Amino acid sequence: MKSDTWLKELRKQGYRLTEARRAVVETVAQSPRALSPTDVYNLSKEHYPALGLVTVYRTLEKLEELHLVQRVHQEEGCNAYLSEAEGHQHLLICTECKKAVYFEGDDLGDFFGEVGKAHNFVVNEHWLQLFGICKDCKRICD
Amino acid sequence: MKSDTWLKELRKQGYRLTEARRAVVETVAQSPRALSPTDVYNLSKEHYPALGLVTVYRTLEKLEELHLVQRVHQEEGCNAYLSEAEGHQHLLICTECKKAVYFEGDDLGDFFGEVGKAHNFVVNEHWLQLFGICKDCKRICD
DNA sequence: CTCCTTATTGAAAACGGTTTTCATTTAACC
DNA sequence: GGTTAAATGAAAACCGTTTTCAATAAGGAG
Ligand SMILES: [Mn+2]
Ligand SMILES: [Mn+2]
Ligand SMILES: [Zn+2]
Ligand SMILES: [Zn+2]
Repeated sequence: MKSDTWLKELRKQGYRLTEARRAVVETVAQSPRALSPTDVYNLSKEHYPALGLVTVYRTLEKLEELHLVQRVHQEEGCNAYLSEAEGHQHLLICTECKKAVYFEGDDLGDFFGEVGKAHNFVVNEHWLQLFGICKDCKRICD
Repeated sequence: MKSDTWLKELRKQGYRLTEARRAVVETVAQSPRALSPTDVYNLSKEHYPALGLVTVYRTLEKLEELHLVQRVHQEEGCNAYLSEAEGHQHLLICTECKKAVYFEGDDLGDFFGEVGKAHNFVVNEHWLQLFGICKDCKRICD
């Protein structure tokens, strides 16, 4: 279970394992789509009603520091968090149901270097994200 | 001058040309980097001190509707506006001085289609941005 | 040029998401 | 079980953005 790994990692960093943290970690770790702090709050509250929104913010902050989640930018907003992929990967997001999947873009580094050279830049980071309609949503639309 | 084109376009859409609008348009049209509403406000105020921040927001909104500016997402924030390129282009941004230049990425469409196919998605939009250090900033660092 | 109409403006208030403060709780260690 | 400091949630503060509204001025008509 991914959430167990995350909890173990938090513990390893010296953080305490509380009910509130377990609830937040559980919610985010198993979500197929990026969640806003409020999303996380509402979903987690079902398993731990005493949860406070502040704790959601604080927990997401720690998970991001540990590179267990990443912030995802979308048209509708730039404050949603998603379980991070291992290694260097990029996102493909369904604009209908918001499901997110990772893919590798190994071949692109050279192209980006060329672009940089052409403009006298040293390129050392890139953001790439694809948007589309997933199979499930496609079926529903038709 | 780019700002004249923008003013003409605004007029064509039936909007009135005011001192406040001229100041905002002037600032954004000639900026080499994306500017936040507050940036635009502070810079424009020098040419038109009576300017209100609200008008900056309202003018940027209109410029975006007319596709004269585009919103730029960066690590430091997602609410900066930049003169939009004609046609489909992508951004290369200097993380030091924030200077932004556009480049074309024609070759990529096929690759993105393949990625989609592999994950049962129909890809119909992509977001690509490169970050690096521009020649000028490179010189200063060394 | 002068008059009218109404789009536009800036100040102030409202708003909403995020952060800070602080007294209370509780996880972890002995 | 007792101790201690990290963690919590409620409430207040904060801050970027939007709404409200009375005053202003752009631009068309005469
Ligand atoms: Mn890559
Ligand atoms: Mn492209
Ligand atoms: Zn979908
Ligand atoms: Zn630079």
